[in-house]
Amino acid sequence: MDNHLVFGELDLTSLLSLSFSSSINELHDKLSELGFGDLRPVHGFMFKCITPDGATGIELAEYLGITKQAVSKIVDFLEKSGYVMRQTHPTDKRGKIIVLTERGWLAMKVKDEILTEIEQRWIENIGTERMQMLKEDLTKLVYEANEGKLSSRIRPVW
Amino acid sequence: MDNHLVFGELDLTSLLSLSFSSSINELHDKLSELGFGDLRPVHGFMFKCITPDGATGIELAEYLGITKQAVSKIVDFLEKSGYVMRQTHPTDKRGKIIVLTERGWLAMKVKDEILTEIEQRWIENIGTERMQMLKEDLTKLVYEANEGKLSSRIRPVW
DNA sequence: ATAATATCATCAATCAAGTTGACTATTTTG
DNA sequence: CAAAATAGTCAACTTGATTGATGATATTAT
Repeated sequence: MDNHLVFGELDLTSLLSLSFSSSINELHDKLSELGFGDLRPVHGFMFKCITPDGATGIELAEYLGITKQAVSKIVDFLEKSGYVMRQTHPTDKRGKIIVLTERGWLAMKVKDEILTEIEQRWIENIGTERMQMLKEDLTKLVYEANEGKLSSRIRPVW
Repeated sequence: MDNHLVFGELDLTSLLSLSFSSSINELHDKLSELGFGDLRPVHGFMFKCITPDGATGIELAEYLGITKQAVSKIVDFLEKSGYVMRQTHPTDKRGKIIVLTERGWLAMKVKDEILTEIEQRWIENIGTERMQMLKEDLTKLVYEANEGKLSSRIRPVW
């Protein structure tokens, strides 16, 4: 049987999960090759939220869809690994601002380059216009599902 | 700022994750209302793999992207909750075949109905043709990422 | 035909990654 | 100014997975 037909039978939720994991797995395979083998998918999303000005623990927790303590633990690891730093909050003495280090900025840059390559290959597969429509449609679906609210809680369910 | 613009800035991996979680969250909200509040997302995917003829532990592990023991634990829970049964394998005395019970089939049917409703609403949002293209494009991307192999490992990374 | 090897499902132990509730210092609110 | 709320962290706990071993069975090699 033509395998393409088999995939054609996948329902939308399976397609979304597999597409997501495919791209993230490829990204991390390449990050490993480049010396960033200690990074997990959540780190990449955290870096994205942190740039360019830093982010608080609360902001990261909301964005990622995990608790403040979980964020704190991840930041502990990333700080120890040299990707981020905790800074005091400019206006709130209770608060901390998590910022990227030079190595963190490098990792972020490399990540973006790899994702651009992956997406470019996907564009060659389905065409520029179709990629544009794919993104627009997914954006509409997410927008509708969240009743117009800002996106957060990136962590996929399971 | 127009929130739509904000979403427009989401990268593809974020869009995929959020789309996935949005649909699964809505599904499980409705399943809870209908008395299936003890079901997790992985259960729905497991039911799908099981139908119509049952599945072995190995098949479920591969399909879901978790270990045989993790499957065994989940099957323990679902058996206790009345959704599945273990049967002896027809040709391999070592093996078991996991099948759905009447309640399992009902849950599967209700799940499919809810997902059809969600998808119908999404079709009303973006149009029949665009939904068709969305699925085709995601299928191509997953197919290419898996080098033409059959889909498995549904569990999203994180 | 038999022995060696591999496999299936399950077991117990372990681990990773998260959550919970409490705490202190600080900010906000009444 | 006092009460209430909040930010981040702590320790303990929970959840959901993995690991390696086991016994029964199947497959493979001789």
